[in-house]
Amino acid sequence: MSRHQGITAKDIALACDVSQATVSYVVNNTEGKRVSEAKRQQILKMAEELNYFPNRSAKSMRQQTCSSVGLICGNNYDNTGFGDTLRGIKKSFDEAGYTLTILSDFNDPERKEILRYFYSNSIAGVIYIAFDTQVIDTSVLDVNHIPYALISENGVSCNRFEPQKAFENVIRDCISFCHDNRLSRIRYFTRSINGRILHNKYDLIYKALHDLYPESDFQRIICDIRKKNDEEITVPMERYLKNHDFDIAITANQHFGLLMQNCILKNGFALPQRPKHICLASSPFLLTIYPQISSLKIPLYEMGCYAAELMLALIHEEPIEERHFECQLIHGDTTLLED
Amino acid sequence: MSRHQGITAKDIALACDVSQATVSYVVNNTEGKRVSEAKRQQILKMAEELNYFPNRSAKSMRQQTCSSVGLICGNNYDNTGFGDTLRGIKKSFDEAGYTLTILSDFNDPERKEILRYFYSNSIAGVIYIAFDTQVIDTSVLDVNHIPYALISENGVSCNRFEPQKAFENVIRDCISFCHDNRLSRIRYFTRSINGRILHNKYDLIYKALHDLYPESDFQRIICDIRKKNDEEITVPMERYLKNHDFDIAITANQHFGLLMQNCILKNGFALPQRPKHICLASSPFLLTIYPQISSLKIPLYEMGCYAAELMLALIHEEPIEERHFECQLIHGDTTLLED
DNA sequence: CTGAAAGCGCTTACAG
DNA sequence: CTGAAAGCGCTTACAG
Repeated sequence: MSRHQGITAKDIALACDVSQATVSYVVNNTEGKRVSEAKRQQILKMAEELNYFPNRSAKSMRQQTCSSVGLICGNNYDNTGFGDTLRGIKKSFDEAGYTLTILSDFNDPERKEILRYFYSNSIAGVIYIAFDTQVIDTSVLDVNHIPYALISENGVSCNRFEPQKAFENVIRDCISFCHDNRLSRIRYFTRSINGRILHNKYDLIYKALHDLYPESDFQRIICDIRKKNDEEITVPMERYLKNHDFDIAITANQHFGLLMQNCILKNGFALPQRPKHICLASSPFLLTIYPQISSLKIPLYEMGCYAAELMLALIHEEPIEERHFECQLIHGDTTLLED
Repeated sequence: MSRHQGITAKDIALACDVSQATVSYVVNNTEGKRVSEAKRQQILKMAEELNYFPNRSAKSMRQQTCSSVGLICGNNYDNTGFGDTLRGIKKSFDEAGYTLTILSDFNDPERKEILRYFYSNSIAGVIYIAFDTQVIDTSVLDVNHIPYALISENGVSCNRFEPQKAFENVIRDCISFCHDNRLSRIRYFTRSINGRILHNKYDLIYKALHDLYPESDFQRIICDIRKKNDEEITVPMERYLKNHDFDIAITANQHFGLLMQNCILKNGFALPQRPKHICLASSPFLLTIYPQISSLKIPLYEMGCYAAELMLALIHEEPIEERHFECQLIHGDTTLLED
C-alpha cells in the first residue's frame, strides 16, 4: 500500500495559529460557525498553497458514511454507448461529492465482491449497466439491503418500482413499421447461452405482434453460444438466409446486428436491401457504417444522470421520483423501402 | 452520505470473548501472531456469519495508506477494446487488493480533480487509457509526484522509461505491405482539433516511409474538427475521393476508418476494393463488419495487466520491469489484392 | 467567535 | 499466546 505523508488539518492549524476545529469549519464552510473573515482567508489561502484536502478516510470514518458507489458493467464495455451512460453517472456523482468504483463483471454469481465492498464500507450501493436485457439476479442485494439501480433499454429501475417500458414501446414502433409496410415475414435472431434462452425481448416482441400485427408470420431463430465464437452465430444465420425467404430480420443486439448485416451483404450488395433489418441495440457504430443499420436510440446520458440521482436518493433514504425514458427507432439504410 | 451501521471488530471480539487485537490478527492472518486454532476457527466463523469485513477507511487511516488508483479514459469508452484493457487492470488490482476509481475525462486541463483525489488520499496514482495517440500533459503529475501509467498503442509507459515502440513497428509493417505490393500512392487521413494537429502518428508514418519506401507518393489529408460533426470528416473525404486517384488510404482511428469505408462503399461496392484501406485502430468492430476493415490488433488485456502492475511498483517504490508489446496488422477485406 | 476533547474502527508496538 | 492502549485525521457536541 502507498505511504505518502500528506498535509493535515493540524498543519494548517499550526501555520495559521488557530485550532484544528476552525480549519475544519472553514474548509467545510460549516453552517452556524462564524469565523472572522481574516482568519478564514488566511486558512483558505494556506490550504490552497499546501494542497490541503481533508483526508477522505478520516472524514468517512468520523461521519460514519460512505461516499462511493460501485459500478458493474456486465460485458457492456464494448457495447452500446457505455461512455455516455458513464458520463451521465459521473456528472451527478461529481456534483454530490460521490465517487465511482469499478467492480468486476458478472462472473461472480454469489456477489462476493459486492458484499466485501459493501460491508467494508467501500461502497454504499451498486449501479448496474446491463443492456441487451441481461438478467440480473438481485436477490443477494435485496437480502443484504444493498441499494442498487439498474440501467437498461427499459430505462432505470430499482427495487422500489416496476421496470419501465421504454423498450417495450420502441418494439411496438418496430412492429408497427413492419405492419404499415406489409413486411409480414418477420424473423427474430437471438441467442441462447449454453442452451439457456433469454426471453425478455422475445416476450415483448411477441406481445407487440399479437397486439399490432396478429396476421404476421413470425419466427424466432436461436443461435446457441458456447465458446463465444462468431461462427456459432454466422453459420446458422447463413444457413437460414440461404434456405428461407423472409421480409425483415430483427436482431437482438449489436453483435448480432453486425453479423447479420455481414451475412446479408455477402449474399450481394444492393440498396434497398432484402431482407430488411432492424437491430435492437443503440450504438453510434451501427449508424456510422455503410449501409447504416436501422437501430435504436436510447437516451443513455440522461439515464446515467438519473440512475446516479436515484442511487443517492436510495442511499439517503430520501423520497424517489420515478422517471420515464423513451427510446427511438432510427431508420438507417437497412429499412429503406422499395419505391 | 450514507449511514449504515456495520459489524465491527469489537462486535466479533465480544461475541468470541477475545480482544479486538486477536480478531485483527486472525482476520488479517497476521504473521508471527499465533492464535489457538479453536479461537481462530470461532472468529472466522463468526466473521463469516455476520458479514464482517474490516472497515476500509479505518484500515487505510491507521496504516497511512491508500489502496485506490484513479482511471482516466479520455474519450476511449466508445473506442477500441476499452473493456479488455479494463479487465486487465482490474485483474491485477484484485489480486493486489487495490480498487479502481473512475475519474473524469480530459476536460480538466489543470488536473484539479486528480489533485483533489490524490491529496485527500482517495487515490494513490493514476492510470490513463489514451489511444489514438492523444497527447497527455503529465506535468502537473510530475510536479506533484503523482505516480501514473499511460496505456496507448505504443504499449505502457511511465515517467521512468521512454515510450515504447509497438506502434512504430506496426506502422512499419503497414508501409512494408504497401511497398511489397506497389501501393505507392498513399494517403493518410487524419484530423486536427480546432486547427491543432496531432503529429504523433504522422511522424511515425513519415519515418517509416523514409526508411522503407522513399519512392512512394505520400500525402496527408487533414480534416479539422470543431463541432464533433461527422460531416466535418466526410465532406473533405468525399471530395478528395472524387477528385483524386490513389492506391491506399490509411486512417488514423476507428471513427475515421468507418467513415472512410462509408465513403468508399458509397462510390460503389466491389471486392477487391479501390482504394485499399488500413485503419490504424484496434477494435473488434472493424473486423466484424463487412467488408472487414484491415486494422490493428493490440494486446489490450495484457497491457492492462502490466499497467496495473507497473502502477503498483511505482506506488510502492519497487523496482520496475520494463515490458514491450507488439501490435499486429490484421488483413481484412480492405487490403484484398487483385489476382 | 474559538478551542479542547471525544471518538469513528482499525492495526501494531508493547507489555504481560 | 493474548490483551490494553495509542494513534491515524477528521468532525462535532460542548464548554468558554
